[in-house]
Parts: sequence; structure tokens; C-alpha cells
Amino acid sequence: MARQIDGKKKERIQDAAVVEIAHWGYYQTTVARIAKRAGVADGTIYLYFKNKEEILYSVFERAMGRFINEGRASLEKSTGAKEKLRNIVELHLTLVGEDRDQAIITQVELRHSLHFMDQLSRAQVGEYLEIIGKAVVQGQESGEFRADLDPVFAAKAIFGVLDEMATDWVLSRRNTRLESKTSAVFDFIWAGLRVC
Amino acid sequence: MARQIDGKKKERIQDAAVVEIAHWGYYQTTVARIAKRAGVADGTIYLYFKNKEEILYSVFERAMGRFINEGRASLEKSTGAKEKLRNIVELHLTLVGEDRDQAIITQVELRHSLHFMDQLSRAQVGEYLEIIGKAVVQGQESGEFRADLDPVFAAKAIFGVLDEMATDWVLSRRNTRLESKTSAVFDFIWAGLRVC
Amino acid sequence: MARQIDGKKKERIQDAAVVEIAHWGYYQTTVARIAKRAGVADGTIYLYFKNKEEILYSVFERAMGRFINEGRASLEKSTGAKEKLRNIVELHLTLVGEDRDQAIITQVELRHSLHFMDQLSRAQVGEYLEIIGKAVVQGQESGEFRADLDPVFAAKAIFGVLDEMATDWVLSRRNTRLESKTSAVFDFIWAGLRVC
Amino acid sequence: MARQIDGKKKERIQDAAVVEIAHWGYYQTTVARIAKRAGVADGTIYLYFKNKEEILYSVFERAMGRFINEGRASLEKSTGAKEKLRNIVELHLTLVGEDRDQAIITQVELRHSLHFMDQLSRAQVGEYLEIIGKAVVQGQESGEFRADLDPVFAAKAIFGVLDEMATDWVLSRRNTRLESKTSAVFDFIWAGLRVC
DNA sequence: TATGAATGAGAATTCATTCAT
DNA sequence: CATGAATGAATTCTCATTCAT
Repeated sequence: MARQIDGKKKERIQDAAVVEIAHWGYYQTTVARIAKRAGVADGTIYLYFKNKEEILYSVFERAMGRFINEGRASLEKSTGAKEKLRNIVELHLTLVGEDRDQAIITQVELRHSLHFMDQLSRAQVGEYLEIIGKAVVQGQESGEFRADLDPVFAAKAIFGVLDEMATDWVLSRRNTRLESKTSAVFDFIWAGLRVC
Repeated sequence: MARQIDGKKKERIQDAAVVEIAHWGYYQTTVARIAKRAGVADGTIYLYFKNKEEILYSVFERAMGRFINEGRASLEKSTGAKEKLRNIVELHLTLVGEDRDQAIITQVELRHSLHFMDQLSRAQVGEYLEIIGKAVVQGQESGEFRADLDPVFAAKAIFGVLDEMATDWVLSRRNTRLESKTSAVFDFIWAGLRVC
Repeated sequence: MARQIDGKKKERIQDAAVVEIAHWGYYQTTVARIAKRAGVADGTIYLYFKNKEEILYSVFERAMGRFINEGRASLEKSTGAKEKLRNIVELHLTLVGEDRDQAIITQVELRHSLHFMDQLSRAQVGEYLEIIGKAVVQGQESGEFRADLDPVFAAKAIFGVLDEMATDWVLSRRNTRLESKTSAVFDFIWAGLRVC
Repeated sequence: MARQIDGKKKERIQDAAVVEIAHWGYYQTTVARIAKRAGVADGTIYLYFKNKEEILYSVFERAMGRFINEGRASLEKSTGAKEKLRNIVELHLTLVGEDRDQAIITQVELRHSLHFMDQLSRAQVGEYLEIIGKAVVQGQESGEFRADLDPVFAAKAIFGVLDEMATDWVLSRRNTRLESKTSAVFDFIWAGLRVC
């Protein structure tokens, strides 16, 4: 049962960190403020995380984990490459759009952190790019997508479009739903991929 | 002539800041280290900049200024929309690829800073997006590009692709030339825009 | 029998403290580390000791107790003052040389602690000095030792020599046996005491 | 002139540290308290010392330096070995007796610190022991001192006596003058050394 | 008795900024 | 204009001690 409680407390700290970092940015966020929001003492943070950096790190991992896992699951559900790609686009925009604070971390703070802890983060982005790349390859093999496109390049281009939409949504604090862009985004990507 | 010398010193500080921030990130960069690299005293920095943030700010402005100015010039040179777009792609990748340190600022540090000084920076990105958007509109009016595309959306999508390529190049420390991606990038974008 | 077990646990904590403090010094030793080495929970420490200082305190007491008790016993065994003194020298060097960790506490950490808890510790050193002093007095009364020497001063001088040898042995991490110095030390002291 | 001022400020910090450490012990002394006593800001400390440990370190060096330098000078002044030794005894007790706070550092705090920074401190004690040892050797060569004594051992024994007197004086807060012990101490040592 | 998670006061250190020279 | 010593607020992290179980 202690385990249960621990798990809860660790998550509470992570949740608090997401809110604080989203609001203040990583460097302006103090451990004290995270602790206060999580409703624990400053020192308690250090029972669950080695240091401040580890908090950020774990928050990223948690978020990227969802993208990768749900991305994979989504691929298995659908069969056609076009459909798969549409699902990825929708999933990406939905997941980002679900939680603005988390999105700020992923779209804004993560970028910055890439700088000094790229090994992990970039590896995870790489994993995500691979998922997209696989869908592209499948589409090329089935003849749905043009074959003269490097799948690695295509994956990056697709990610770039998704990412800019997400960043734009995060920074323009409008109250639109990000998923509503799904069709337009998929349309643009699809135009770039289809055999014409 | 005093102005001349002053101007030089201000630029030296900015140049030093670019190198230091690219290497250490904004928050890990100390004013003292910038001063040392610029060959001036710590206090001298404050004769040219109100505070540390202003340095970062001015470095962004300088960089974005080049993108906007050269982007505009490029638009005027060419007449056809397709050609214009191709020039923008080439220009973007060339400018980013020219100076890796500066690129790190723009691609990595800028993102983070958008967070707390978005009003200006985003405005400048907006200005840049507008330049791209104008080329799209022209292409639609001339019938070169499909008309069923929101130009604002298209500009963002194009910027997203360019931006991901730039970020990828910055973070993967390979020694390739970024401009070499021009054709592939333009090809992808063009496929998404042309009347099919 | 519960007492028995408790007693064992208290001793285990003291033993662990000796090792840890000898290795890390008093201030660098954490209660948690002592607990871990003793194989008990952190909180358990406080069932046996009022606070961290008390642990150190009790470890000193235990060690000084042995010096005083064995010193006294030694005095009773031998009859002649010269012999008594020789026994004290040998005993001191043997006891110190028996356990390096304990010696580090006594020779190095004790000094530091004298500073803020001198009342007790110094009292115990005083007790030990008295034992030495009594041997001196006896020697003077029997005519074996010169009479023109203040016994209190002589005791301190003798203790000083013994102490420096012990400290030197502790700090120079050589593998010599400390007792091997007995003859040389006694010889020097004897020269200072005898009627010439 | 800046140099002059710096030198003064550094010394002021060292002096403040001596008083504070003597009163509170090294670990209970805070940098803030040293700064306050020295009349400088906390941060200023770090312009002159890399960290807290360096302060202690430099204070030791300064103190031991005096012992070594004045010890050497004293050796050169006198010619006979007996006289030299007497001078060392007097000098040692005088220097220690001059400044109780400084003496606390040397007699109490230094011991403790030997534990974790012995390389330097013990080296300096070693240098001091050598000075004593040389006087012993000279006395043996001239026939003043007995030849059957290991000079290294003799130096340690002498140092031990001096040291115990100093420690005893520091810890017993009586208002006696430490130099007044010179004759008694020298007498005891001399008895141990002379040809009998 | 025994546990060990939680606490929170406390300390070292950094660094943007100022200002006397 | 230029300097760089001095400042002191602010932040991370540690660890002795407590207390509910």
C-alpha cells in the first residue's frame, strides 16, 4: 500500500511540475514552487527525484511515451497506409491538444532542453519519426504513395508540419481545438505523398 | 567615429553572446562569460544592453532581420510564384546552414524564449510567415497553386517543414550542408501546392 | 532477554558509528549511513540515542572507559612505579593500536569535539591523567623518580608523548604495530623522570 | 592600490574566519557569519576564496607558515643545540600563547581537519618536525645529546610534549601565560636528551 | 520496540547588476 | 565611455529528527 501512495505522490509531483514549467519555463521554475503545488515539502521531492533536472526529464519521458505507445497502437488498428497516416495526424493533434500545459512542455521546453539532454529526447523523437517512416514505406510498397521520396525525409517533413501546427496552437492562445486542423494538415501531407 | 567604434563593440558583444548561448544555452550563459569572450569588462555590457535578456533579444532581432530582409529581396528578384517559393526555401536553408551557432539560437534557444517574450519574437516569425504567405497567394492568383488552400495555413505548413529540417540539421551534428536539402524540400512542398 | 537484544542493538549502532565516523569524520557522517551499516531503520537510532551528538559522545565514553579501567587494573597488577609507568605506556599504545577506526575517533575526532563538549571528555582525559599522575607520585615517594617535578605537569608531558605517537601512527597509514614503540617511548619518558 | 585593498580584505576575511571557527568550530561556522564579521557581503568571500574549505586551508597555511619561518629563523640565531632547542620550545609556546583563537584553530580544528586534508597539513607539520629533528641531530653530533636516540622519534616526542601543553592551555580557559611553562617543558625534554 | 516516509530549516554558492573610480 | 570589485537576493539540495503505522 505504501507503494500505491508513493506512486500517487510521484505523479502528483510530476503533474505539479508540468503546470509550473508550462507557466514559468524550466529555469524559472523552482523546486520549492513545484513542492508547494504538489502539496509536499521541498525535501520530499528528493525522495522521488535525484534532482531538479530529473523531474523535467521524467515529465518528458512520460509525455513522449504516450505519443510512441499510442502511435504504435494506432498503426496496428488500421491497415491501409493512407488511413494509418491520417490516424497519426489525428492522434498527434489530439494528444497535443488535450493538455495545453503538457503541450507547452513538449513544444517549447522540450526544444530548449534538447540542447543539453538531447541523447534521450532526440532518441525518443527518433523513435516517433520511425513510426511515421514505417507508414510511409508501407504506402510506397503498396503503391499508394509515390516511390521517389526518401521515407526518412518524408517522416521529418510530416513531423515538421505537425509540429509547427502544434507550436502555433500553443503560442497563439486562442481557444480553438487543435484537432480541427486534422483534415487540412492531412490534406497537405497527402498531396505531397500521393502518386499524382 | 566614436559611433563606429561603439557599433563595433556592440556587435562584438552580440557575436560573443551567439557563441556562448549556442554552446551553453541561455540560462547557463553568464554575462561575465560573454564579456570575457567579447574582450570587454562585465560592466561594459550594460552600456550597450539594458540587461541580459536584451542581449538575447537583440541577437534574435538581428538574425530574424536577415531572414525577413533577404526573404523580401528574394521575392522581388524572381517573378513567378513557384520560383519565389523555391528561392525562399533555398534562402532559408542557406541562411540557417551558414552559421551553426546562430542556428542553434534560432532553432533551439528561440523556442524556449518564445515562451516569455513571444510578443516580439512571434511577431517577427509572423512577419516571415507573411512573406511566405504572399508568395502562396500570388501562386493561387496566377493559377500555379491550388486555390483550395488557406494561404495562412500553407505558410505555416511550409515553415514547419523548413523548420524541422533546420532543427534536425542543428541537432544531428553531422557535417552535411543544409542547402543540399533544397530540392527535396521544395519538391515535397510543391507537391502539396500544385494543381494536380 | 529483551534487554540483552537491545543492548546488542545499541552496541551495533555504536560499532557502526565508529566505522563511519572514522571514515567520514563526524560531520560528514549521516545518521542514515550509521543506521544502514548497523542494519536498523533510521528512526531506531533515536530509541537508543537522544540525538546524533549522543552517539559520538557514547562512543568516546566507551573508549575512554576502557583506557581508564584497564589503566587502573594495570596499576594494581604491578608494584614498582617504574614498572607501572611502563605498563601504562604499553597499555596505551596497545589499546590505541588495536583498533584503527576507534583510534581515529579518539585521536582525531575527539580533538574536534573537545571543542564543544569538553566538559565531559576533558574530564575523562583528566581522569586518565590522574592515573598517570599517581604513578609519578608513587615513584617520587619511593625515590625512583626525581622529586623536583610537578606530577601534574609530568603526567601531561607523558600523555603528550603517548598521544603524539598515537596520532602519528593513525595519520601515517603505515602498517607498523604501534606497540613496537613501547620501549623507545618508555625510554624517553624514563630519562625525563629518573634521578640522574 | 587595488592590490593593497584586496590584500587587506582577504586578511580581514581570514581574521574573521579565525575568530568564528575558534568560537563555533569549522562545521558550525557559516560563510555568512564570516562575511558579516569581516564586514563584507557573502558573495565577496568567493572573490577571494574558491569555497569555504579554502578559507580554513588558507588560515592553517598562514599559521603554520609562521611556526616554520620563525622556527627556522630561531635556529639560525643560536649556535648551540641545547640553546636552539630551548628557543624552539619558547617560540612554540609563545606563538601559540599569543592568540588564543588562532591557537584553537591550530590545536583543535587543525587536528580534525587532518582527517580530510592531511596531505597539506601533515606535510607542514612534517616540515616543522624536521626543524626540531635537525636541532636534535646537531646536538648528537656535538655530543651534547645522547646518540642512542632516533632523531625522528625524538622530534615527535618533543612535539608531543609541546602540543599537549598547548592543547591543555587552550582547553583549560585559565588566564595563565603559556610561555611560563617554557622552563618546565624544556627541563623535561632536556632530561630525556642529555647524556647522563 | 521498530520502521522509514516525510518534513523543513538551514547552508553554500552563483551571478545579474551597480557604481565608485 | 570603461572598468571590475562588490553586492545580496535567490536557489538547490541535505539531513537530523519526528511520527503515524
